[in-house]
Amino acid sequence: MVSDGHKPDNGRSGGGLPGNFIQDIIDEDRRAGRYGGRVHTRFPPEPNGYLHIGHAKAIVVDFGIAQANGGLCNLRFDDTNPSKEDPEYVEAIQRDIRWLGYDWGDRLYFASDYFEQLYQYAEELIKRGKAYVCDLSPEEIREYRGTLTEPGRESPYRNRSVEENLDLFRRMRAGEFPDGSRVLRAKIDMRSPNINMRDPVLYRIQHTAHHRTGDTWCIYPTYDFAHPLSDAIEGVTHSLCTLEFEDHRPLYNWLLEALEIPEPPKQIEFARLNLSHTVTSKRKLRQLVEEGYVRGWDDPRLPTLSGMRRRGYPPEAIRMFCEQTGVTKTNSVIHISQLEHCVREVLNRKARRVMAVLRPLKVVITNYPEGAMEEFEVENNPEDPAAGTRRVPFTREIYIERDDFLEDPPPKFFRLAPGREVRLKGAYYITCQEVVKDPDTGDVIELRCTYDPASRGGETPDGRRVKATLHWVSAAHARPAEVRLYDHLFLTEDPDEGGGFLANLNPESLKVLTGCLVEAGLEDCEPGRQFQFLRHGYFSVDPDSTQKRLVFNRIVSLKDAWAKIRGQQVKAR
RNA sequence: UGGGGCGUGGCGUAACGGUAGCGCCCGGGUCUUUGGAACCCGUGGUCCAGGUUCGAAUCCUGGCGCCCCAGCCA
Repeated sequence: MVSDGHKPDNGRSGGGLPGNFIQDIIDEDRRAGRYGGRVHTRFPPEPNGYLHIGHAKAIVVDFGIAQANGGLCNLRFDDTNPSKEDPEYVEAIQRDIRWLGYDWGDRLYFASDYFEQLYQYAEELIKRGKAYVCDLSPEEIREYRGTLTEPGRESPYRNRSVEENLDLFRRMRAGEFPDGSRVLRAKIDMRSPNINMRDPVLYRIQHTAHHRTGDTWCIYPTYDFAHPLSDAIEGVTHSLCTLEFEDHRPLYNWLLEALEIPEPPKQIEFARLNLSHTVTSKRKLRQLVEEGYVRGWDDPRLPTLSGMRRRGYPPEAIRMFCEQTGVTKTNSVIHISQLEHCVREVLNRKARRVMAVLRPLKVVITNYPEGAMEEFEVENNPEDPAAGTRRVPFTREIYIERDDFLEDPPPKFFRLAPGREVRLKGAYYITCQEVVKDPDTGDVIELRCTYDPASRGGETPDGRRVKATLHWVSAAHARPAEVRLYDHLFLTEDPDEGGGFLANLNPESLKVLTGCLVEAGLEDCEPGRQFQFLRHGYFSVDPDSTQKRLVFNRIVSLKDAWAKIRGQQVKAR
């Protein structure tokens, strides 16, 4: 039975991650007394691009597992390929991880900090007869490697003496040879069914300045060589990575064994996170940005952390999402609605409610005194009484949402219609008496309504009920604003289905609404601040926003029961 | 056709030989000064075939399906 502390509900505390197979391995390691009971992980991004939701998952797992076990997680930039990396990303990546809510203390490391130690390890490998300098060209190495079904052939340089290998390797370092002319290879097994074990390249010559080490080096270690040894140098115990590195684990272990590293770190692979309706491949993201399909790396439609930050996603929501989708080895695609649910859950508790009319329709309250003004006390967040109340001005001329009025309402449409009475949130009951239309177009341009003074505050002494409560703004007080409505970037769950991802772009992923009217006071809010626009959804102040020109991003809509009913009605026809 | 992984409701994820549970989505309802939130109810699942066992999602065998690997990328 359950004797080892497994809880039936699997509710382990700590990193917020539910129980998972990695935690099981750690539990077993601790039970066996391995690593002195330590748990030490690392997040190893290559500084060659922006972090996205997939990285967020890795961050949550790497830092979360450490946290859950009272351990530490290092931030290590895996900067072993100077031709692809840029210091610009080093800053951006740190900012994104901090924003997500994780802290690496003073453990900011770079694989490039270890270049000298790594080089010494390489010489040691040569001295042990486990590595050799190979003069084959890149094309020849490929030919000699064999294929998935045929074994490879041994390089003619495979059996050079230790002395010759050492001499050649030192001269590689000294810069005596041109790029691509020679490499250092592990001497393993050219017939291995695992292609990674067919004498993999450990060092290549690249006369390229490195963003941190400058021109100190003209040979650079490969990922396969640098990674296990960097882990070992840092005292990492559990090196968590994604499934595609599973085939590299034998090589990871081979290097650690060949160099007789005591208490070698353990590589454990888990499935990367895939999200529906979006792309996370570096190539595709870059194409979207560079070819102008979106407005930049921080476009709120992108799944980059900078994009989600600009959109207004709370970092807690992203963490919650990564935690609740679990840690497994199963390839899966998570529906974006699950992410959106997390965003709503966090914002419902946190976001102040305000009224904003996105598509204004003027309403004149004919029996309300001209020039009069009164203020109503409205709660800032019914989920959180501590959020307090605010005073909202009411006057004779107000604006309501165009969608909240229908001249000829279908069944189950509860909002305003000719002769119908509704409540204005926090204010009065009004009844629509007259519809004013543009004589040329026939468009409704104004409603003339009467109010019931007895309904002050939103209730009447006779207790009669209305079926709808509408949000509104006072014409004299409201502030104009631009509102950017975002929708899924792709129409299909899988952007790659059919004619390729560009063909599936959602042409309506961004709708810019101008002439919106929001409650006064919002002009004083700093970018990033989140609100619930009553009955619409959650919105944040965009960095483009100024006191004079307010700009809001829709983070996510509220669930819309009427939209659902309307959809069913349309479908039934 | 070599090797490495993975198959549980529509989508995720639990179960550690003993009642297939949870979240999302979906459907219905209660409540509501947000058609929000909350709450209640519901539909629906162990890839297939054998085997072991009192008992199998779980162990074994064999299929089938999907993913990854032939960079001097990570």
